[in-house]
Amino acid sequence: MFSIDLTSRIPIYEQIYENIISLIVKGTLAENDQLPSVRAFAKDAGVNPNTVAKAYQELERTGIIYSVPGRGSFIAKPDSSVFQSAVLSEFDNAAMACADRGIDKQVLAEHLDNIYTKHGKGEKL
Amino acid sequence: MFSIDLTSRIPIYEQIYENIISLIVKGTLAENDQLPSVRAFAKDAGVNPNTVAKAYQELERTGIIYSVPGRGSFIAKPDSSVFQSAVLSEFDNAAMACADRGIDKQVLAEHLDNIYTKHGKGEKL
DNA sequence: TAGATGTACTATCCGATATAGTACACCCCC
DNA sequence: GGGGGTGTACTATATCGGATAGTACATCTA
Repeated sequence: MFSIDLTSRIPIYEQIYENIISLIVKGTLAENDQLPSVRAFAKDAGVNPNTVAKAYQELERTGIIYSVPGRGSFIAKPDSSVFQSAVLSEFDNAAMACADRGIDKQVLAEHLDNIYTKHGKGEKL
Repeated sequence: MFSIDLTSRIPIYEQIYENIISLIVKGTLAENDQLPSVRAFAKDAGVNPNTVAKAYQELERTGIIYSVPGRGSFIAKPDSSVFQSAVLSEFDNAAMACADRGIDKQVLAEHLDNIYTKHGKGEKL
């Protein structure tokens, strides 16, 4: 259910963070669904419970999940703006970097077309 | 001439790397122009000469500059594809992340419009 | 020859990441 | 009530990338 790449340069706790959001966006996880416990997730993914706890705490800090001591962690009321603001600003940064490099807007528009065409088919670029 | 942010999470040597490219794209630095010496740059920016050397070595590795021991470092023959490939793949990644978050293509297209409109005026988003 | 250049090397420091282990308070259920 | 599971907190340790410090060397130029 969760895919963690231990060899990636991206911190594990960040991968978990993104993973949960992805599952919410896809609808696999819905409001008030319970997440695996910190210990269960850690054992399953082969990482340290503290690392999972860090991801959960970050998810709670941004209002994506809520945790109840003694009970568990649950999906909060989905707020798409929370999921989208981070990736949108990254998109802006990437686009501005392209503009700085003299890349034409038309080229970026074509990249968008390709990505959104293949995305519907579940393929990767 | 060079702007380095010591507080940024982006490594200094990477900032230097991007900085040089930016000046080439803007036309401030042209083919065969001489770069500041490793020591001069380091003193000017308040960083360690080794850090500048690392940036220069990376720039030489990607063919953007060429260094001659005893003489200095110089701008190589500009090749726009070298400057653009990295930022383009970052753009693709950002766009795919947006697609994963359920952001509509139209929204991204509007962001592109804004960025390219303001870019011509030298403003920031 | 003197000085500046790029380059190489070792040693050290720091912060982020991750692990290990322990402990505590809370909640649910038998 | 008690046991087990839960989130949370804390310290200690290890690793790694980034950065600094210092030194050294071969090369080129003036």
